[in-house]
Amino acid sequence: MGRQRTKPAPTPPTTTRGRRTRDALVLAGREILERQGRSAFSPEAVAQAAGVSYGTFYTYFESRDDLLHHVVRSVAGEMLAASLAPPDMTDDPYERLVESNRLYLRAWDRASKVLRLVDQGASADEGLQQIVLEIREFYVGRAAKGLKRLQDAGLANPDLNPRLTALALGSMVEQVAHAHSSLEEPFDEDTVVDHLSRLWASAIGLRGAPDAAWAARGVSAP
Amino acid sequence: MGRQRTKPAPTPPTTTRGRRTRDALVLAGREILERQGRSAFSPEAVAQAAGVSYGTFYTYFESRDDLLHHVVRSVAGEMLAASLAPPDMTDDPYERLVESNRLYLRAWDRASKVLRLVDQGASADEGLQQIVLEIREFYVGRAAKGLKRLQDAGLANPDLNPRLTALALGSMVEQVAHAHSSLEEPFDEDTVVDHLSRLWASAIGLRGAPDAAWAARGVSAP
Amino acid sequence: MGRQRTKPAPTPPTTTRGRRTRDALVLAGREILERQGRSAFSPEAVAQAAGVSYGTFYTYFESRDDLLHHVVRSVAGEMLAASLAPPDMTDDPYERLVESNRLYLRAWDRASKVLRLVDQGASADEGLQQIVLEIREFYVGRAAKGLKRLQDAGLANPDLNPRLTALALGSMVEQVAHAHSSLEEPFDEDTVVDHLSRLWASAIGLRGAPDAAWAARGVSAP
Amino acid sequence: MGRQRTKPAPTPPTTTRGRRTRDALVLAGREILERQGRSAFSPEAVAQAAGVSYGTFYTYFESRDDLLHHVVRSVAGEMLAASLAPPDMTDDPYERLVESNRLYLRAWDRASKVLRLVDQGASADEGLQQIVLEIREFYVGRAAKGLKRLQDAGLANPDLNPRLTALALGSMVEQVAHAHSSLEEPFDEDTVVDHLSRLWASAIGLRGAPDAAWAARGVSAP
DNA sequence: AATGAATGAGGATTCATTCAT
DNA sequence: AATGAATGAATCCTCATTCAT
Repeated sequence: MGRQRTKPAPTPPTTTRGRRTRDALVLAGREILERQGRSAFSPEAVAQAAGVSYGTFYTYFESRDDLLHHVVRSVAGEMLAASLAPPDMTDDPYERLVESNRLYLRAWDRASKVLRLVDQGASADEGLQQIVLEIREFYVGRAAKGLKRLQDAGLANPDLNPRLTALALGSMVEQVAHAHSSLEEPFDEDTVVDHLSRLWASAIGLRGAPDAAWAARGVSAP
Repeated sequence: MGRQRTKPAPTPPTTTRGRRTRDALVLAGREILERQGRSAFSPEAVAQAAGVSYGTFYTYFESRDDLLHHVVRSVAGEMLAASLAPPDMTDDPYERLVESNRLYLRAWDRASKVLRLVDQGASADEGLQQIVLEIREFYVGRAAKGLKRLQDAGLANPDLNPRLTALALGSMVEQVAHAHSSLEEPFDEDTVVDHLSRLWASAIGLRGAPDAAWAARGVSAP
Repeated sequence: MGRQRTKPAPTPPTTTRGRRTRDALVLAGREILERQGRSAFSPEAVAQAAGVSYGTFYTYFESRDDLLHHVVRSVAGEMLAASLAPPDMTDDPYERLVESNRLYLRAWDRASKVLRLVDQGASADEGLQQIVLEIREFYVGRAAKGLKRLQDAGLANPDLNPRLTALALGSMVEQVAHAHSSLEEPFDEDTVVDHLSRLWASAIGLRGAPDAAWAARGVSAP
Repeated sequence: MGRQRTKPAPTPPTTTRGRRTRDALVLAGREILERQGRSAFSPEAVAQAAGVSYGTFYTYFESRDDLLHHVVRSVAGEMLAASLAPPDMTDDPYERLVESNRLYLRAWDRASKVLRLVDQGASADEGLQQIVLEIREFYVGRAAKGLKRLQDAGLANPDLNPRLTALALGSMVEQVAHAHSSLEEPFDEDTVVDHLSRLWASAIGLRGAPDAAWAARGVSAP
């Protein structure tokens, strides 16, 4: 039997010009998703926003969902890259927390619009859901491990389930980042990071955190 | 402008049968939204799910978006109704918190799918966004007021901004409720409510909360 | 209002092929209007008559009404172009009248079907009504001016209101042209033009017209 | 074989109430046609305008076109009735002409909107076209006969084809009536009737008409 | 006879994708 | 590789007509 005639499956561009066009399309797609939402995310709109002609879209992408994939991967990758701990990090748990929250907040600030679209049944595509789950798992898993370490070292309340606690506090940061980027709440980044970190620290009973003094006051120490 | 061909704006049904059909459509619409997402939310699908014929949809709703409006209002109303504090509530702040979180969790459990769809640019409709904002404001405002009262009574950490704190902790509950209803995380309701309440209480340094002892231990009381 | 989802407003075709397709659609639309009337004027029918596929219609026109606009403008333009007086016209008023009526008759012969459709409330579109009014004004105004000139020169009955007379006699020609093209009456063009001209001339008492002799006979000259 | 089950074919109403409802529907249909045109002429709109419920329409009429038939017949009948010469008419040809034009003008004033709709391919219904043709024939035939009589009596220009002349001059009155009722031209009825009559009389060279003197002046009588 | 809910075929429009140049 | 015209299935909505009460 002869091979089935399949669609020519766009090859990665070989020329510089090709790469540029392709990148422009991914970028344009992302911006449209972020600014105008899913319904505006059409090949035509993306092509126009990227400044290329209509049919060129299909030179680089198999379909609209193909581009969506690339956009999501791009957003996710950027987000993960941004939140890897910078090498020169301090050893103080609270300062690590603050720094981590700041990075998380910033990363979600840009990515939340796109990732939430996927989180919704926005695409029939199962692969995309998977990507989003993996991102969350990356953060929740890391936070859970961190909490476990603190508990083992006697620096955090040992009665908390690490995973559920990590999920809850991570969710708090994610959701606040989303609200923050959705422009509804008028707090500046420093204030938000400060509060989130103090709430997080108090919540897990982190030793040496700023609000520990309040927590202790008035409670009869054993 | 010339005479706009004004669509006759479906009147509320007068007969029992009409009311039943209409309710069936709203319910079917809600279920489709919850289970299959926005893209499956077509007049045809809704009509079929409600067991009525295609055109009947337009006997009761002006358009697809009109039904969406009704569904969202229905969900929002149900949610608000469900989370009004039961009259026989205790005076103990922590117990109130637990009860409140349980109600919130349950309410969001059902509503989150639908409300998130709206939160997305899912609809070009500005009115819907407004509804969602109002719901959030209802909860955040109430939580902020509650926190302020506790602070004034010396029962909670006074260094926290009530509104930002309420937003963050409310976000935590909301997001966990969403993750919970999205079936990804395998914790049972009691465990979740328990953890959320303890985290919340510790975060604001609530006097008399279960984890207060831990927080106090090892900190030199002034 | 929120951002209106602005339809991209079809751009004029850039290629020769595009222009041809577009022209074919306008022509097909006109022929369908003339031959089968308004109810047959559907995008589907027009596309099929033009030999293109269904969706191609919307490559060139925003909507069915948009094409109607173009057809009407095309018909109106052609009509006005056709009835501009040929440069080598005689000076004899009656011969000018004959020539003018012939042109008018021919122009309406083709245009009447389409323009009448518009004259009816056939379209909710106010702009179209305007076009038809302008055409009529062009003819009535010109005829009124011509009559005024004849009256001033003592060549036509000075007791007639130029505008009302022009309206009446122009209406006569228009309506006869319509009846003529609607194939109901079996007179040939020369006969019709001859009669219309003589009636018109006699009606305004044009000096030197064919029937002037009859008019004078038997009336006691002063 | 048994009879085919056919639709119950609405019987003429037997009760007074039934007749009233039916008449109300015909009247409402006519007014909608006159004021809002063909596209607004829906069973629903008519029923509503007549103040009866939706389904009642089909108690009295087989279909929308059935009502259209009745409306047209009603309009046509009223028009014919209105233009039958009143019994006490004078013998003077010009005065008869004036009176006739006045009646015609008034009759068309109301009927033109509806009849023109039919004249357009507005309905696929052949029977309606027929009705309109008959009305026109009634008028043109009568005018042609009248002209023939005048010609035979030596009171009108014998060189004119009676039928074509009658068609032309009748068309003039009809069209002016339409323009008049379409509110575009600001002449009052008396002025219009006066001008139409004088133009008509002059056009056929009617002896003894007001403008005959002008026509004769300056023409050398034989 | 009257009501108003129910029906579904038909029409307009969109838009992801393909194709000829 | 790029262009932009062409395609047509899918979708929303209308409305004449029927039906159950």
